[in-house]
Amino acid sequence: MRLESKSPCSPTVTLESNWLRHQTFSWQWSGGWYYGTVKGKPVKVREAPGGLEYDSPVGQKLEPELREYFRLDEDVATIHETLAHDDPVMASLLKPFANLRILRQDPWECLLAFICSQTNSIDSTATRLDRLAGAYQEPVAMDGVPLRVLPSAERIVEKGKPKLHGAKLGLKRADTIWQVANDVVSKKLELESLAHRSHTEARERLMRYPQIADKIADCVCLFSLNHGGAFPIDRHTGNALKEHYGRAEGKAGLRKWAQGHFGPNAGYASQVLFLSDLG
DNA sequence: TTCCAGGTAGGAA
DNA sequence: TTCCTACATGGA
Repeated sequence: MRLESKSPCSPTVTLESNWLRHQTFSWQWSGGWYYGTVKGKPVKVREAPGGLEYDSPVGQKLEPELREYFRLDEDVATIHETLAHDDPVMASLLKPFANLRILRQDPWECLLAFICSQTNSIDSTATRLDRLAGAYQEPVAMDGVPLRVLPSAERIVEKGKPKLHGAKLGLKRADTIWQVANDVVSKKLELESLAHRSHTEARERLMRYPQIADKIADCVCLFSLNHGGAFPIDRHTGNALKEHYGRAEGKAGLRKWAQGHFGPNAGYASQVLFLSDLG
């Protein structure tokens, strides 16, 4: 099945640059397709002229979700033009990533993933998420490719805290997830509604939890809450800002500078800078 | 054993 | 705000 896009979209610009994996940790490359789940439903996707090709056991019903997830209605070309305007450094960095786009993930899954990512390599984060999924879910596969389905907040609360600790995410991480899951279930925290608040309000709400600070909050804002002006500062984006723009501030200063310099689509700039530093 | 990875928190200047 | 230190934790 095909999905048309306003501007070129591919799950992977080239196999090597692989940006999809750096926003979600949760897609697997196999036999020319990316395998994963969207809204808990198995799906495989690959690049197609003018958009995406996909297949799923649930069929065409998944189309609206995929359009949203891959932001197929966002005019990425114009965003790139705006970012590249008067900024030759960014213009050059963007070139290899004409098809990169910021995804619109499920906020709960995104939050789980980035809580697990702190001070961890990308590979080891994926392993942790596999353990988390495996602790709660029967194995799910599509075309024989194992898929990771993360537990809902309800399921985590229902199964109790010891179960969560059993997934070996690290005690502090597990405690944070436990706290957030309970607040989601009791509706003390309404993640989806943070997409309709300002970026500042959304990140501040998330940062009320222990072990969730600027970086994780900004990743969730950017990758799942529609806050395209978020610019997460981590070791890679920090390095890249120093290298390409000669910035010498601390993390807070870098964030402020980047948001001011790149504007409402700073998130796109953060991703190409991140990828440039990753090598 | 040692080092490193898309961090966070707390304290001092 | 910046800088420094301690903490955390599995994999190579």
